[in-house]
Amino acid sequence: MAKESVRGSILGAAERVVRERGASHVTLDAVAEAAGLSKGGVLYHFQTKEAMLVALVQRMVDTFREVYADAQARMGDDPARSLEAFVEAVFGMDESLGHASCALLPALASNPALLEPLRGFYRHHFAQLGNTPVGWDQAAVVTLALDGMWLLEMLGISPLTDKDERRIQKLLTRMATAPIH
Amino acid sequence: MAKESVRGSILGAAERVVRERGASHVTLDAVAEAAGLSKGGVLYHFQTKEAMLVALVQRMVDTFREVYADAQARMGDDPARSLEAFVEAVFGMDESLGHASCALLPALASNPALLEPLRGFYRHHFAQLGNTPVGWDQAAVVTLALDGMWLLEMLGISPLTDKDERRIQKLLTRMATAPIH
DNA sequence: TTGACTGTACCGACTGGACGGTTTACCTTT
DNA sequence: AAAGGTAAACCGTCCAGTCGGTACAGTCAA
Repeated sequence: MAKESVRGSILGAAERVVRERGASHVTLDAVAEAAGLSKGGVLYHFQTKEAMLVALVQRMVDTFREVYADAQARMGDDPARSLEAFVEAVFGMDESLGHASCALLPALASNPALLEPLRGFYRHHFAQLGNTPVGWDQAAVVTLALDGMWLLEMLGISPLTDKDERRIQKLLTRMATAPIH
Repeated sequence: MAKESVRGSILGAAERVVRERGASHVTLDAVAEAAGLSKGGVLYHFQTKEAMLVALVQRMVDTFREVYADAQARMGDDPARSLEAFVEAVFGMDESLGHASCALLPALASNPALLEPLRGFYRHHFAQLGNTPVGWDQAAVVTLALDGMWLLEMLGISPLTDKDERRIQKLLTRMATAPIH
């Protein structure tokens, strides 16, 4: 197997471990076992556990960026519709991206500095909110609501059903499209 | 010192450790040192580390409930204004409650099941959103935006300035008061 | 009032297990 | 045979929890 794909499969194994056993069980041994490797094999591809976690967070951010870019493309790359695309991207996160999200947890637990790629994403995103047709404040509220939904889901404390989420999506899409008054 | 206040001071010490050194440094020894006790002393008051973390989460939820109840009282305990009170409560969280929030992190890291008190709070809160004058959907968006803000802050990835937050508070208060259309 | 006894609060050495990382040896593939 | 990749034993550290002990305040019978 090519080097890159082994690294990818290790990251996938790490995600599985988080989901199935919790962030605190993400040890080199557990990840290795889930990846069908020994610890030595994992450490061959990532020099340290921390490096693995950084890669995990980075991959999550990259994946979301792609989903977001796709959604924007479907809207003709119209900057005025980028917030709408953002809503669609968050709700359109398929299983795999939802799974990737939990990559945050072990990183957060072991060293919050590892969330830097995510911080970068947010800085950039919030800095652009002024360019939407709905004004910065409203765009910020839409974004924060999406984050709230996503984070509650990730932390496993969200009481929302699928139906709830669909209703929320509708309202957020509306708020992402036209100013309220 | 009365037993209860020793327990309280241990929890306070634990919060300090989270804030100053990070969730992964919340060990019994570290908490004991911060509380001016030995590990044995801490374990005398909390049989296990997990019990301590549960108490920490519980205390945070209780504290927020009080702040929320106060805000409601200031609005004449009018059910129609409970969402408005919720907004005010979240923005009005003083330092001490903000500090308490980070209690989530070590619990999350060691065992997500410890967040149960928080889950209970959310279940209850979302179940009540239908009773607001702005409709369930809009109330949910307001709540989620507050959660997003709070969680991003807690995870240390919020790019919002105080000024940003004030603008957001204004809009959320409006959305908590009257329906948009 | 004094000495035996009890319960509360706490200390600190120690244990056993988990985990990150190292080392070394082995096996393919080229 | 050299290089890439993997396995497995091993090491040192960290940490939750245990346990034997101390200090001290009350209680109570003689």
